[in-house]
Amino acid sequence: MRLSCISIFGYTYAMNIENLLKKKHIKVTTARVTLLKLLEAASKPVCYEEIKGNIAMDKATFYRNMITFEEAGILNAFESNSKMRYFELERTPHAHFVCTVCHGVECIESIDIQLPGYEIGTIVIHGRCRSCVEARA
Amino acid sequence: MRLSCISIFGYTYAMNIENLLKKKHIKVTTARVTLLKLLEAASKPVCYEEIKGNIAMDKATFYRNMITFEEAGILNAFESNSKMRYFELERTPHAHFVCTVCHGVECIESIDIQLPGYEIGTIVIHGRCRSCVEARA
DNA sequence: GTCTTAAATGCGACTGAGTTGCATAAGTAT
DNA sequence: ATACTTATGCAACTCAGTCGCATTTAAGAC
Ligand SMILES: [Mn+2]
Ligand SMILES: [Mn+2]
Ligand SMILES: [Zn+2]
Ligand SMILES: [Zn+2]
Repeated sequence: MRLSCISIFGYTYAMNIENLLKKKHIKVTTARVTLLKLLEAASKPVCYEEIKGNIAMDKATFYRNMITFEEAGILNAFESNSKMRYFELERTPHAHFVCTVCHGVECIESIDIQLPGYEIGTIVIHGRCRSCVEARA
Repeated sequence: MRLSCISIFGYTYAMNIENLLKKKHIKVTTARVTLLKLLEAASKPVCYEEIKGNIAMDKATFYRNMITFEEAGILNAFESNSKMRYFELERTPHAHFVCTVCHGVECIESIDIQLPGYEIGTIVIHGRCRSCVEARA
């Protein structure tokens, strides 16, 4: 069941999803491999609604595995103002922008927030994205 | 029905809630006056759950008026990761911190985010607040 | 003040993303 | 292969927020 080389969480080369899961002591199942391949292929965070057409599992399985991955530090999650939860593979900390017009989600690497004494987890910025601002200019 | 002087949205002195609503062409009702007094007294954003014990109106009335106020630019709203919506009177733009441990909400004035081309609305930072970080230090 | 009209309210039913209980299926270890 | 443990599918459930509709209330005209 060798699948593809991924580069997440320090397992940078010659490491496949199966080994990643084994290293984390998480049972290797087809649902989990499917989900990790999908998250690997995505360039931005995804929510259940967006991908349910591409996966054959029940939504309970999807969400339970998202929780498992989150607890294992394999992925990060946040929720948009539309009450939907977005997931992406763990990588260097960064903010996310959620457009209130087109509902698109983008990763924002360019900002760096410091809050002495606090421990920052996720940062979500809502507003109008570049293309929606231009469209209405 | 003169109530109290508030200082929001440019109506800085000798302006009461009744006049604010009239200026915005919003009908003056007891529910709306109650809500604005309550929001004025609060030092941080509030959600329905927190204040339902202090107000005599139905939750539908609460939420419908929050939408009315939002559309009139009288207040700002955002939602925390616990899927609850928080409201506060409109004032100079600032971020909000939501603690993942104690679920407390704080206004953060000290950060200034720029994203050229984007139009920023609300910023929500999740993580562990100062006291929760200290408690586990 | 009374009348008229449009908008606000209360109530209960509804929505929908996410969760949970449980019987069954699929991994894993020996 | 067998035994044991964990994951999955399904259906039922949760619960913050929304909606439809009958009734009440505000605001403006007279
Ligand atoms: Mn991202
Ligand atoms: Mn604030
Ligand atoms: Zn957009
Ligand atoms: Zn805290």
